[in-house]
Amino acid sequence: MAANDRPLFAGLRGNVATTIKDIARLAGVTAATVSKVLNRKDQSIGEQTREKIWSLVKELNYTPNSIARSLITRSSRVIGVIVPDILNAYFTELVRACDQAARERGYSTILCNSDSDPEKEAAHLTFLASHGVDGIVLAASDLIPEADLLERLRIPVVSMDREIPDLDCLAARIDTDYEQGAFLSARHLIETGHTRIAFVSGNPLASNTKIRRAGFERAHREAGLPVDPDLIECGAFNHRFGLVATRTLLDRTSFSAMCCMSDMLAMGATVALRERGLAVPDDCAVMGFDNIYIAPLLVRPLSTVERRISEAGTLAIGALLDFLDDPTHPRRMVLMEPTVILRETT
Amino acid sequence: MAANDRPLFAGLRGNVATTIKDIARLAGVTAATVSKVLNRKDQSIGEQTREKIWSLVKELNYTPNSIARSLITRSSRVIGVIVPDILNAYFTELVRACDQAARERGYSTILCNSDSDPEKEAAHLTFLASHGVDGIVLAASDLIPEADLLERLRIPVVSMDREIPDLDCLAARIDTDYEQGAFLSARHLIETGHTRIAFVSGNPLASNTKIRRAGFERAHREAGLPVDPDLIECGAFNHRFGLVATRTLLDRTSFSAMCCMSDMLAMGATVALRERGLAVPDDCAVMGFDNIYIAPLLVRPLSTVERRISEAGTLAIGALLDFLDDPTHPRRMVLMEPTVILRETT
DNA sequence: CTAACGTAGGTAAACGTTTACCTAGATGGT
DNA sequence: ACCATCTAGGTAAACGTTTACCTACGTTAG
Repeated sequence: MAANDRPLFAGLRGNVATTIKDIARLAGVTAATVSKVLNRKDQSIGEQTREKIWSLVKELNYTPNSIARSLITRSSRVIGVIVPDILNAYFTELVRACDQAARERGYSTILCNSDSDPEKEAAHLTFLASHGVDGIVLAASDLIPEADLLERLRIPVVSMDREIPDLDCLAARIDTDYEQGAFLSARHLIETGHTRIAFVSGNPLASNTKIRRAGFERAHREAGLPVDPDLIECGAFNHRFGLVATRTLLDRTSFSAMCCMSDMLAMGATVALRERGLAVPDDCAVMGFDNIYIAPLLVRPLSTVERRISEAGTLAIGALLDFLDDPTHPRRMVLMEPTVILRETT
Repeated sequence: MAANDRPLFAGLRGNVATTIKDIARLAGVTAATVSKVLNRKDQSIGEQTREKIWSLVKELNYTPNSIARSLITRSSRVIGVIVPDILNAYFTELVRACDQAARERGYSTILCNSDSDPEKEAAHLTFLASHGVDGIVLAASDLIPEADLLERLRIPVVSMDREIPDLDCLAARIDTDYEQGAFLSARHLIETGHTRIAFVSGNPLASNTKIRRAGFERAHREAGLPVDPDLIECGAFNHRFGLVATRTLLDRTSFSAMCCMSDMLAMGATVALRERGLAVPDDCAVMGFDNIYIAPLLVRPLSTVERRISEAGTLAIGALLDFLDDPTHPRRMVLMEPTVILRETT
């Protein structure tokens, strides 16, 4: 690393930005007139005035100050997106989809990463509120949301894959049928002849995990198979936990397949299996969950449960924006149905 | 998917938020006094007044309206981060690091994804400016930045791994020694006995790629080896291009190693090699670049060039914020030195 | 006893927009 | 000739803060 210096910055921004008043002065009209033209409320503005204003706008590269605008309109055309872990490819994709969908409708997004920490989440919520976002997408976190904070903020919220009380600023819920997803995953493994299947998931106290476990158990029940508690390992949804959970499981018991409740978990699991010299799927089959875009890129493409992540993100933004347009709009409660994708790890 | 409706939202936000005036009225003082207390400019405010104000703040859950504050202070304590592709794990990590570093210093970040599209990038720049961000981190894109736009905006910028003219609002540059990285990668491959090495990189017109190619060629020159143009394939840094480039290369010529200029590219390449029944590294060795966090998680952990992504992000934010604190601060120009990490694909 | 200072807080303008309502002249109908 | 209706645009308040400067009342030093 090398460092060197340079002449200094010749004055900070702010003092120089063109405002609506500059345009008005140069066009020989008042700011109100310019504002009307800019906002297309210009039925009563003369043709040449209008043209003059637009040409000045181009010439001076005028960009309206959104801050001033938000202050008075009480709308920022920004929506906040809170996710527990942006490094988890599932959320990366979700965020990307939300951003794209929002942009298509003239909104921007602000991303917040909560690290599954309720305090950070609350701080983000407050931050977003104080920055006047028009709505919030709150994605799965293992934790009980700060319901009263949300209630107080009175900002429309769409919840994704999380338990949330029935607030009246809840614009929509987009959930995945985790029970069914886990059921399909386990059933596939059972059908291909496995009887001892490990179950690896996130926070054991989160409904998130409990529900998936129920699906896992249903598949066993329907097949007349017992579920050995020694085969269950729950902690967090990241690859690090996938790795340590699998080591623990391998030390404790034996199994011929793993039902991982996220692809990141499955990636970690795969690494642990390799460490012990076990081949996938011959020595141990692995099912993932989410179908993140990396899943098919693994050297041994991962069998997994498809969640149509982008579609979920697009849906979330659509529901939120519809609600903003018209709060009396019937709210959407969507339950997305997962499907299984068979590749080479099972 | 199922949908159902619900009672309607009992009134939108805004009208209800507590303002500084509410606090002032209840405390029996003026808004100015409250503002002083809130901003700790309260040397001249009496002890009980101060306490009264703080207790009202807690009680009413008052949060200052950042929009109004930004309008007058001309500072939002928000910094914008523009990346070409958030789905590329390299940028995901970078963004995460920037966000974390910024938060530690009381700033927040707004993420923008440019899709390597100069128009989108310009739109984001304008958006960020109009939202009053205090600074911008502009990460590598294959494209020539809109220098005049940047110049006009007068917002401090730190450029990461990209060619950028010497604007006076340039707070810092953080670059990677791509030439050296590519050199190390190719030299490693040459030292392990390969003589026909494919080179896969991003946009062939970007300096980004040209520089790496120079390093690749230097390694050959120093070893007295020729570089066959048939072995070069440049397009984009994502896994899709890695896949198609490798197919093209395999159809056109033969080689025993691949020098990929990003890990995403390497992941795509690996998939293509498998398709053709080629084992890594026995039939073809693969080097990546970036050391994204997934690299070691691949079933065959990727040998790659380490870039210390998080460190770069932290550095960028640090430089930006120092510049904001003091624009006369000597600017930092950092060149990060890559190192090679050997795992199992070579 | 008075000038100077300290203490505790108030006043009002400012930031850059938007918008409900007003005005002044032109045109038209009867 | 007079009222009504357009047309084209102006006026001023409002959004929620911050901040430079002022005030009024002690207290203290000389």
